[in-house]
Amino acid sequence: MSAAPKIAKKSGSYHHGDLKAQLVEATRALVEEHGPDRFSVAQACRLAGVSTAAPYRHFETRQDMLDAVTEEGLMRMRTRLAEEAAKHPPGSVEAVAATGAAYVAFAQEEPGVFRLMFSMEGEESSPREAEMRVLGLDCFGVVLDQVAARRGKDRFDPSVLETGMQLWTLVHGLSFLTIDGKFSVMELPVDMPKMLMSASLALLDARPS
Amino acid sequence: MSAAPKIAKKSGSYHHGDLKAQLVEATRALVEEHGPDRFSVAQACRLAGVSTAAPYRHFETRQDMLDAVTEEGLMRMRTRLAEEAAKHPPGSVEAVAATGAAYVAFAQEEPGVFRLMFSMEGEESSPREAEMRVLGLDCFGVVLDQVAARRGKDRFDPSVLETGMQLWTLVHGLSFLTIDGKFSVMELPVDMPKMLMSASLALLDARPS
DNA sequence: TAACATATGTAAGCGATGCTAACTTCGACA
DNA sequence: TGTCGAAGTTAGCATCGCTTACATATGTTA
Repeated sequence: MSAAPKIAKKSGSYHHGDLKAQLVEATRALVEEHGPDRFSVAQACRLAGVSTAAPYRHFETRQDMLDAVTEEGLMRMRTRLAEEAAKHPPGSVEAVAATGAAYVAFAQEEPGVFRLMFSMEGEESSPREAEMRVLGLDCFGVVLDQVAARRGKDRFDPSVLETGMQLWTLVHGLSFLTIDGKFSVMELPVDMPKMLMSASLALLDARPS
Repeated sequence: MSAAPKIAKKSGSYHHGDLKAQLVEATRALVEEHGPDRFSVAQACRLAGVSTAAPYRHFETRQDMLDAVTEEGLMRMRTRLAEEAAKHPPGSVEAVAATGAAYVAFAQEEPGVFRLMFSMEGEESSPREAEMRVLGLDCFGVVLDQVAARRGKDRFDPSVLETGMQLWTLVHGLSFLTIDGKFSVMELPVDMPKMLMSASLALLDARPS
């Protein structure tokens, strides 16, 4: 990996074919390689083979570049969760567990992007922020629909919402603890799929409070 | 902000009373104010009223300063969890829920430090790293002992371990989703204590797989 | 009390960063 | 063909993390 995949521009040409897309891809790769906070615009420029001023024709700030990667990641996660859930009967424990497993798998495969997606400290309430909120809600909706199907209730039923949030919370914590290596601390090998399955079952079928 | 709490040194004296401790405190304050990744050594120096080179008599790198804050945070969390658990009968749902609530409360009160504590990307396996691992395990041990007491089993029993990890995972996810503002997305007010309690109960008393 | 060793501070400077301003190149369209 | 705007460039600012060389205060020893 050492060899960062240099993204070539059309050789010799002054103007770049599709610099914006290539910068987003470079940003994604660097976020994955060094983590969101260590990402630098200058490195992305080197990857794309342009000067350090070039990105500012396409993005207002460094944060804008990161936001683009965040958005793309959220969209990928949304489709992935939906695909995984669709492989099993609606409302089944298998469907819920598979969705959760896909969530964790995403975090494991792309920890940098995952971290980026779920740690926006700036609450700017920009239109961009709104877009991302919607994308996040779409992801949550996949789980919510499963719970609703199992209970035979509405998607916005309070008990459905509570259980949905418990499930989301669980896989979210599982994702972070996994990518931060907190589980490797213990010697005993933990069977994560099994743990996820049993927890999903316990939460899904808990007697209502 | 403006008025960041300037930490005065003994006025007029060349030598600083206890610069190391004051730098740690300044680091903690800045991490809390701007987030771990936006912390800068120079700002901490300004807060403590010394030159930008002074910290390097006490810390090797910027990361060392952050590590000091991390360690102090882990110790504070450990005692806090233990205190909270001790207020209820060992192995009771109340004890488990109270411990979890304390975990989330810490995250809410000090999101910067909390984020710092649980996102060490560098796996250096330094002696420092080992210390922090132990501190983290101590925190987990508080929960583990509660589950063990409830089940009347050993702390290292596999089923105890699995449930303990599920509980930890849940509150960890709850903490992150809370400080990242993902819950405020929905209009419906979520009763977090109740949700935490019911989830703890469901996981604690789930029929063994 | 004098002098030295040590701990702890300062000043100056290196390379890299995010970002801006002013200039240059190139392609699209009249 | 001529011109205009989009999309690059170079040059430069302020700040950053960190290092090196030097200055000052303090405690121990004689």
